[in-house]
Amino acid sequence: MSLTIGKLAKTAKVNIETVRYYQKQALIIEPQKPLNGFRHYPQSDIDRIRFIKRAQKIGFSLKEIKQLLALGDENCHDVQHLATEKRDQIVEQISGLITITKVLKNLISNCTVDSDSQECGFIEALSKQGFLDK
Amino acid sequence: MSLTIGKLAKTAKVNIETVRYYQKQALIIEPQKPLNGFRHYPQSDIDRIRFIKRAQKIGFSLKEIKQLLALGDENCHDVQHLATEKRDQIVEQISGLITITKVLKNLISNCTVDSDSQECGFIEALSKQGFLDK
DNA sequence: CTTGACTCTGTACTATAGTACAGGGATTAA
DNA sequence: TTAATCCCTGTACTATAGTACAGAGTCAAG
Repeated sequence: MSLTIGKLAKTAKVNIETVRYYQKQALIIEPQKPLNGFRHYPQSDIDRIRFIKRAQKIGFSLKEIKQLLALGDENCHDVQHLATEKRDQIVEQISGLITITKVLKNLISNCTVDSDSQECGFIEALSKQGFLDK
Repeated sequence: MSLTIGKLAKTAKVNIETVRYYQKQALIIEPQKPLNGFRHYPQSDIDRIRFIKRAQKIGFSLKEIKQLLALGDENCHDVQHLATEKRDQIVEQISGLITITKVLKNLISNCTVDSDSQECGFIEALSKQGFLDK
């Protein structure tokens, strides 16, 4: 049994436009159009779209997801490589963000300390070059 | 003393196009064009651009930076509000990313465990709905 | 006075992940 | 049969933060 694009979209809980977009990005294969008719999508495309959505949730871009899909489940080593790379990338992102929260905390403290003065310590501090510049 | 756009850009270490872009976004004020001539930028625009660049580094978008600039250093309370909001936002972002690393770690472990089988545990796990779906 | 370097305006393009239409054609239910 | 609903293609638009370039004008040095 196959689906029209509308049913596929509804079942997979994405917009029709998203399905079309995924087609254009070659994330799902565009079925042949029966002459003067509507395309039929295999049931498996539901899972494929769900896979894409899950992979996005754990940080993969569509480009990366395309790679994962191309590897499939018979290239575990390469998949693992992509996954650990992604994990490392996110770990790095986290440490960058932690640095930022520290800087923000610091700057905010300037703010409260000088709340009796006319100036805003946060703005003042950001206006001078510090360890933020390199 | 004032600067041409090229000197401003060079001193502030951004592209000329970036200066123009900031003008269009009303982050810096476009000076009046002397009839049939080149615009002159005040020295203070150097600091303004540097301020923008620093604020970006601690996570503010240009839209938010515009607000900060509008508040200036005489509205410490509002500035502090924006800053703590941003800090909270980043803290939340971090916790989201930490969740992601945990999920990734988990999925990757599926991978190595089943390395003797034909299938990739990572892909298999991502193909089934789990706590990622809601 | 001419050449090269600079500036001007305006438009289009980059990446990412879609969304929103317009203007048709096909299908389906009453 | 006719209206409602779906599908088709293609283009343009959203947000973010710029970059690139064309074609024209201007300025400064030799």
